[in-house]
Amino acid sequence: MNAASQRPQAHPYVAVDVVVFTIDAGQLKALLVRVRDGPLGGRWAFPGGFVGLDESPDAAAERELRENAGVVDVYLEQLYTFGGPDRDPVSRVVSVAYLALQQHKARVRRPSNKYADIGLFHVRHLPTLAYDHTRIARMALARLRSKLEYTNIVYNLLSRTFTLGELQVIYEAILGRSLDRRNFRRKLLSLGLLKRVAGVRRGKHRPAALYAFCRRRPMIIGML
Amino acid sequence: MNAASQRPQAHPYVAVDVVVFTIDAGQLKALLVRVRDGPLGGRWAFPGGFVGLDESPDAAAERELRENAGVVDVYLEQLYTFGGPDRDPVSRVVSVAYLALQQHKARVRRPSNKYADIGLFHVRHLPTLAYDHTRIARMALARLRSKLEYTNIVYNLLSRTFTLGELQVIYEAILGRSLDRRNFRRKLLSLGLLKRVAGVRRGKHRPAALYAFCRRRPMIIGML
DNA sequence: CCAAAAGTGTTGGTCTTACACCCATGC
DNA sequence: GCATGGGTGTAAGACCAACACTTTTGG
Repeated sequence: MNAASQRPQAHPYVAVDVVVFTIDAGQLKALLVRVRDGPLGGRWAFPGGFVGLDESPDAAAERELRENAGVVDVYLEQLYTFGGPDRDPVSRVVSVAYLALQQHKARVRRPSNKYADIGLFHVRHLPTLAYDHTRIARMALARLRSKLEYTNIVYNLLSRTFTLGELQVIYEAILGRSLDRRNFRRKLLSLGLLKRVAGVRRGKHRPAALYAFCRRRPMIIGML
Repeated sequence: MNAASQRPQAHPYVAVDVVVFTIDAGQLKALLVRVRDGPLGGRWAFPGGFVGLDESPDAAAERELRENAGVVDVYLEQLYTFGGPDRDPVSRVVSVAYLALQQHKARVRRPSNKYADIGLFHVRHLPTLAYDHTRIARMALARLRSKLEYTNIVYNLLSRTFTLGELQVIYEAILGRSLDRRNFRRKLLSLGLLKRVAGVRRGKHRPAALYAFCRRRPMIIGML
């Protein structure tokens, strides 16, 4: 924008909407809240809210998750801004959508009384969503799939240590297809992003070696 | 956002900023305007302006280019939304940045009196920009480079027919490195996106075959 | 000893990269 | 005829996809 032009009197509201993904029981799920009031009351939607005068959209997304969904400590990334004049039936709202990744065990997820309900839904079987949130959901999933292939963001969905089998389950859940175990293993190890850590995971079968990400911060690397 | 929550009284303005790229003399250039008034008067910046109550950010971007920079018929793509509380010294503005690609010969580019001046600058030698526009410039260039490698958007920078040499010059200008002519040619022809069209381009040397894109609409394809 | 997941290696095909030569034109 | 860019082919190496077998555990 330019300071040179006059400021309009009435102008659109600015809001954020956040798609929180998490892995639950080997499946990719999204966090939805049930809208309490308004013409869309009763519908499910992604959590969100207005951006305050003294906070950035990033901060607003974090605050909304914390205050109204009980979600903290997530990876947050801006997705896209939706601003069609008709997207909200009540007033003119330009909404910045975010993608968030939550480690499943970190869940707290209690709705404030802003929402009537809160829940996790399998990404392939979302209910009908309010506003244009179905579009946001599609875009969020596409972004996550795409970034899975050239970044290390998947570390945000995992605990600090994990087995290669667990990692593969997450990749398969997100991509929606199965991967060859041997090629997957070779590929990920060859990237040098993982390090062996002490100990093994014991289950019903042969114990599996534990790994951790060398660096738990976003990096861009060709992965698949 | 959610209709359930109360609407705040004062809220941020919503604006758009547009980075228009074009190829000029074999170089990638960006369109800048000189801010007329305000604390940043005199500085160069990307054209932009406020989003009206009854238009989408997309429409606002198109309108601003048309009304104040004389730029029409460009490819427009949303880039990122910048919303830090301090990015505008005058008032709180959340700005949706856009990437635009203009075919060079389509230029009209006359500034309205909103701006003091208008000009094309080599992307590697931009002047100091107002607001956070240097960051926007970096992101726009990164996006363009990235999309060059897996989409066909480059058709927006070219006239309908062109030689493979001309196409390569554009790729090299955008990527900032030289490409092997023979490999480039083979790669692009093997994608099946181009078709030979009648005629040749005559210059000082051997005439070159003319090509056109089979489809002039955005497509996602691995290219480089 | 059987089921099931962990772990390792090979092979064939495809894609990428680097590079050398001839062709057609203007001057 | 020579400088310049257009046009074609090839060979070595990297990468990828498909696939078979052994190992270790719990029951």
